[in-house]
Amino acid sequence: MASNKSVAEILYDIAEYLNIDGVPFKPRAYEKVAETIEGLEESVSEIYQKGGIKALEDIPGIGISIAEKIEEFIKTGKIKYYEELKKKMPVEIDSLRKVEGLGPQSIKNLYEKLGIRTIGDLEKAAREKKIRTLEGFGEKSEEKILKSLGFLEKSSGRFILGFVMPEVEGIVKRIHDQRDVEKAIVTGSVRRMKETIGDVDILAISKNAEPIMNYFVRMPEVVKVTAHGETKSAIKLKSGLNVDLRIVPKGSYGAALNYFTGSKAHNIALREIAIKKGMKLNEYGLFKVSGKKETFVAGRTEEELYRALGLQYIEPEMREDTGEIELARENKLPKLIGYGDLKGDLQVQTNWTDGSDSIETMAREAVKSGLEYIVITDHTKRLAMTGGLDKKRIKKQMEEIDKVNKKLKSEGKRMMVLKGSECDILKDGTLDLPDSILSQLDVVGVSVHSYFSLSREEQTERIKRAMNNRNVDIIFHPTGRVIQKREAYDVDMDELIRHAKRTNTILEIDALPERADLKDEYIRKCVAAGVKMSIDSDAHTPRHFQILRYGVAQARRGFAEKKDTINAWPLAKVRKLLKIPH
DNA sequence: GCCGTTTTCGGCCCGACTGTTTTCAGTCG
Repeated sequence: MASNKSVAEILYDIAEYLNIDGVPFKPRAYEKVAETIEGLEESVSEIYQKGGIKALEDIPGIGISIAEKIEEFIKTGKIKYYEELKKKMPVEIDSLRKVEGLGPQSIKNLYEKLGIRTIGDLEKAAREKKIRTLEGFGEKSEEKILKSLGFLEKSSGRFILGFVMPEVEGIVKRIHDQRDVEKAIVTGSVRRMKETIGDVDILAISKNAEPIMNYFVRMPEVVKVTAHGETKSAIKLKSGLNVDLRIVPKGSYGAALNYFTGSKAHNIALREIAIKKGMKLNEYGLFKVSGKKETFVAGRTEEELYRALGLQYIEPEMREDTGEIELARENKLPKLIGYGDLKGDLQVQTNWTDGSDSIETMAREAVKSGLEYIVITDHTKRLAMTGGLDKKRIKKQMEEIDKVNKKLKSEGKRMMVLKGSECDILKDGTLDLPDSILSQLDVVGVSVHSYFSLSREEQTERIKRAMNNRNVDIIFHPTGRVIQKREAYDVDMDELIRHAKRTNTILEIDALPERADLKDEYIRKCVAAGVKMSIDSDAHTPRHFQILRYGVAQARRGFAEKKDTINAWPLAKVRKLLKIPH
């Protein structure tokens, strides 16, 4: 079956060939579809199997022509149109286009003049100093190519947001602390809190840009400066991160913030709205255009900008052009759950299994993070490597929890520790602890830690069977994916969401940055279906409470409100839903 | 090639930086 990635790749390649050919507009059409498919959680192959070519055409950006090409690719693994383009320009487009600084025109030029078809050809020509002989190229462009090739080998592509956030925040703070900097803020995909980010965009307000730019490109961790100007500079860091810094005057702050935050698709949609209103939108503001005259309309703040466009203010996490603009126009945007809204954490491990600290320590640290209740959910015996709890030990743990609660209460601490489990779902959908034990727990979370490669039907049935157990409250990390490490297991999420509704089961949003499971797309489906979710840290150490914000971000990208996420509720209300014994 | 709160035809986002140029094309986001 053709993966979304492979479909996206070939569409990108077609776009690039068309670019080289100098064909107008078509490349953007292919590119847009490639982007859409890349971000799609559902498999295009499946969409096609289920609904045929019509279903493909329902995907925004796909018309009859691209739909037919995707059909051809799914059926035969090939696209004739692509083969023809490749014949005309036989270069390894997919690898060459990844070389930074090398665009379609240069690729064409290099092929026609020097016969360069592969990365290998490119490196050889650069080393033999042949590239500098071409018109439009010089010594510097040759060096740039060699340097880019060097980074290409090492480059790991995208970064997991939670892993690079500390470095990013450190840099923003240092820029902020420079003289004459009125404000510095991270924008781009980091501000949109995407699961993974490709680069970092920082925006600063200052009247005196030059010294700040000089500081920026000379920071000790910089390994390469790709641009160094008055309003824009770009660097690469030791860690591999690419960082852009833009400096604008105060009056354009809102417009610039909006522009650099993106997403690109969201921005384009906004600019189209502006055009329809006889205006122009760029990073300096929204302008009324009449003849050659342009008058400033809005742009000091983002709120002002959206208002002037006739829209509600749209939170950064929603800016993907996946329906938020239409909702904003109709005044129907959800009121997203806020970063300070969580009152509890329903998945916490301790040193009873693979966590690092005691129940008491975790409880005390949770208080510091502003939480009022946590659920202790250590692993169960099947996960032997973690020292998973059996019947006997979990009973002991319950006694310990009672003791901790008593102690905290005597100190007047506002913290309730609840008894729970992260109980393994066994291969057949039965659970790793007997019902006689599960029924004594306040909160039962269950999860898949084995047999990841069952067939879709078996995996779905397995999890559904676990949901059928009346003691089961939550499915932890429902799809099991670990970003950049492990694919999600094959499971029918739509059916699981339906079954969660039927059985009143909660689905978890695991806040661990490398899990971020559920994905935003499924969160939206849960919201639509009325399935409740919980945002959990999956904490294995006290500092993990700090990562809850990535779970909140995930929920926000899924358009979730407080009402959708149960641990934003006070404990009394959660008790009702979970049927916790009082 | 796609799409429709000006359109089923005629549009399609916008500006900064670089390198190689003497005024701009190419690339990027």
